[in-house]
Amino acid sequence: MTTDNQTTLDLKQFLPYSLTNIAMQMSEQFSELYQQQFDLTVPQWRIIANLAQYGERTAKELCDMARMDKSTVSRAVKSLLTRNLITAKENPKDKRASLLSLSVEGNRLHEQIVPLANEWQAGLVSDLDRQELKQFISTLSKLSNHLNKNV
Amino acid sequence: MTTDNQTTLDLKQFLPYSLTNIAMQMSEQFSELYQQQFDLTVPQWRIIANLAQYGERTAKELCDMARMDKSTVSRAVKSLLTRNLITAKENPKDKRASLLSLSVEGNRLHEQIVPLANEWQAGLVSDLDRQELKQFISTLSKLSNHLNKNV
DNA sequence: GTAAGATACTCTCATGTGAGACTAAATTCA
DNA sequence: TGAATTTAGTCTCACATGAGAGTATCTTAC
Repeated sequence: MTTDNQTTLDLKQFLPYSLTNIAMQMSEQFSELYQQQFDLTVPQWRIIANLAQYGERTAKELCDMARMDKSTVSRAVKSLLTRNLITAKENPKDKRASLLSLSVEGNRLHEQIVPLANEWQAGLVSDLDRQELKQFISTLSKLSNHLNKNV
Repeated sequence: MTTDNQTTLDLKQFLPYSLTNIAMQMSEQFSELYQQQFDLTVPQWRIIANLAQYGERTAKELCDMARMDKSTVSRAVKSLLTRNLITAKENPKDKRASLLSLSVEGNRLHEQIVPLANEWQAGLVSDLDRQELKQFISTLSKLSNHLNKNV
């Protein structure tokens, strides 16, 4: 555990490396659940999940919340509108930025995915006790705060 | 903390979502360090770091170690060979899979990046005490093991 | 109130990625 | 040994992404 800061780098303990690996693997495995079964891309699912949790938002807000590119969000929103999974209503405060929210159908879809998601995560963390998971998420959030300071 | 498994999903606590966000942000911020200064892409850096830590490997092994696509690795290796940052020698056990390792120049490059990387991570985890970081990495590794079981 | 600048979003274009065909080499099995 | 299968790596193609231009709208400053 004592490392020589000058010449050694242990990738297993280097967070940009190991977090990326694990996050990609998680995302790949979990996304199988909704991609095939519900025909959603990753950005589409992320938008639905955010609208479900936080309610009416603009595209810009979705970009910031889920750290997605504006082009990516624009395309995903377009497709979700076509499929009537979300609705857009004019924003009285800004005509450029319409307010997006889940449609009834979108809500129904979300309600189908949620139990699968919770079940999937329950499996993932089954090796961890409650306290360890809580601690992990708390540390994650500290790291996230730190990263956002430098932005 | 008591969540209704059937209808609610808290994205902040949902790991495929929040880990992906944080990992992407980390990777973006850290990669600025080597992309501009040393003209390396992410896959190129990951290959260099793995060869430095683990020594001589084949392309296939690099794919598995860093969870990269074989095409991505193939292209990155090609470019690193052109720039003489790595060398390839024939593998006596398998003529298809040549053994890749860092060249003197590649090693020199790596030695320049390592202190920057350690410094960067030291900043990142400066809000955490030693024990919390240790615990975090240990949990990460448990999660990683779990994910690999299902593969 | 109007001009200058900023912002939200869409679209186009260049680029990186991953799926899958292909080739060469290794392994398996009869 | 030889035929069939598997594997490592390259290449081609289709696609998703992000950068940047363009448009409409909003904000700021005078």
